[in-house]
Amino acid sequence: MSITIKDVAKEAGVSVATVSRALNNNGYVHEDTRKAVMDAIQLLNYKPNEVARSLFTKKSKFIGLVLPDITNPFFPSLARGVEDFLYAEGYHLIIGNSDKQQDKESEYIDAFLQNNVIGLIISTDEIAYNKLEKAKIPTVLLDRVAENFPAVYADQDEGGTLAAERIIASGCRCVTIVRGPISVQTTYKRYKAAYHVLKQHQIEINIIDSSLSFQGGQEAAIRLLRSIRIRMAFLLVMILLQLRL
Amino acid sequence: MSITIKDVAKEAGVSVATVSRALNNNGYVHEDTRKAVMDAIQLLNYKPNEVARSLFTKKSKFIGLVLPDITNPFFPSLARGVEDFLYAEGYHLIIGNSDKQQDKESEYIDAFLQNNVIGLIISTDEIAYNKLEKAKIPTVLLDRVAENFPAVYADQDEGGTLAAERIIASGCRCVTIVRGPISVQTTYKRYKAAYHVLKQHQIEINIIDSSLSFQGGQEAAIRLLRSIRIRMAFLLVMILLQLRL
DNA sequence: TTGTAAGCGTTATCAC
DNA sequence: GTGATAACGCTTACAA
Repeated sequence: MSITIKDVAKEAGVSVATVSRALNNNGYVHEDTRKAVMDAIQLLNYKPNEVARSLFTKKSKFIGLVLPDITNPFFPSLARGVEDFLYAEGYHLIIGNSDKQQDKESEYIDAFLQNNVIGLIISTDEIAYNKLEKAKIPTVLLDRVAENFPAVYADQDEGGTLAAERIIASGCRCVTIVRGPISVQTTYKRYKAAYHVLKQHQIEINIIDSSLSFQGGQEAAIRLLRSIRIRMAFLLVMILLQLRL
Repeated sequence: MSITIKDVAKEAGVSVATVSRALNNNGYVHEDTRKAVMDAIQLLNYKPNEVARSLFTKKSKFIGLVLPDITNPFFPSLARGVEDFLYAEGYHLIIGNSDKQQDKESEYIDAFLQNNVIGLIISTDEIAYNKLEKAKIPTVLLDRVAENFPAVYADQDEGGTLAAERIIASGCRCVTIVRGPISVQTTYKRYKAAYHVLKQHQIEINIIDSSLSFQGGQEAAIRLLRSIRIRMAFLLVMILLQLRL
């Protein structure tokens, strides 16, 4: 039904091999026949079947991106950045939401491999290392770090320091840090750096632990507000006592 | 390098045809040989090459999702919902950000088709209708509507009505509607329904136009706040005059 | 510079 | 019930 390389070959009056060579700029092909091929391609609006290509080359135009949850507001911009770059290069993104379950991540990796993805970008905490190493698929960690894997991530020390300096500059003398899981290196480093700066400036520090999910942040916020409310009630009592009412 | 159906066939002492049949529950295969095949699969940890499958069947496990911009907070949950369902069924999601450019959307569609996607889910405003109709690929519109295409979308009348009723119930007598582009059916309907209810209750209505992007909302909010500030300054002056200071 | 043909890993059509 | 084998659309030796 679809137009194949054969149709193009017939139209251009050459063999499929020549069409292929012209298409991929591979090996010699006379300028005139190249033109004839290109014309035929245009005329028929031929688009190579990427599946057939992939079967032969064992490559593809796909990259797999596995992240905890695209719904978490941190990830869409990550995904977008990746996608933009891939689009420009003619590649495409397959996404997987692991929900922090190793087995889900593992299934995604398998499925991606079965489709000849040429690489993986992973941004989860519970990484299926052994699977990755066995598969020998190029992998880079995004916003995560681990031994034996290339990773791209922000400078957490700098980030934590900047955040602390900024809040100090704004005049706060008592700050509460909503801290991510201490088992996650990135957030822990950020916390450490901020804590360090805050301490140096003798700021009163309050810590609230939170998961990295939206819901976790929400819960942390509620706990924070509750503690503030208590503190305010306490202050109020103090004031009332002062006023000797 | 990878394990193929041939390896399984050899291991199980049968032909590739039999392995294929066992794998796909196609045609007859004796219970004993089926077991032998399954054992071999387990032993070798064989995973079918989806690319080869796809080449033959002209199908795939891929669905293409094209949306304006995954970075827009509305879309991640959409994508997640789709992805969850696909995952459960063994399918996968390829995403494309169209940035509201028809040609970009068109390129994505081409690329997806070249990879034998079995369907498209589209959630953009500038839909490349003619391309879609020519391609004859099953597509469904998400949160958009158009003639000749199946679509899933929220009940906008109901939504607008609910929003209006809710805000009236909360006691507001003067509400400003931040309205999406009137050219987009979904948002326009929502606006209309809300407007209608508000009017019925003699609420004072103020309208601000906004694009559907995050940035657009931000700008609208700024415009809104600015107008409120002016109104407040006005109120203040009135009060001061009242007080005859 | 070009064409012929093998092969990528499957599935389906036929014989047996 | 099972096994050869052609075919899917492409790329790349190898010949010409």
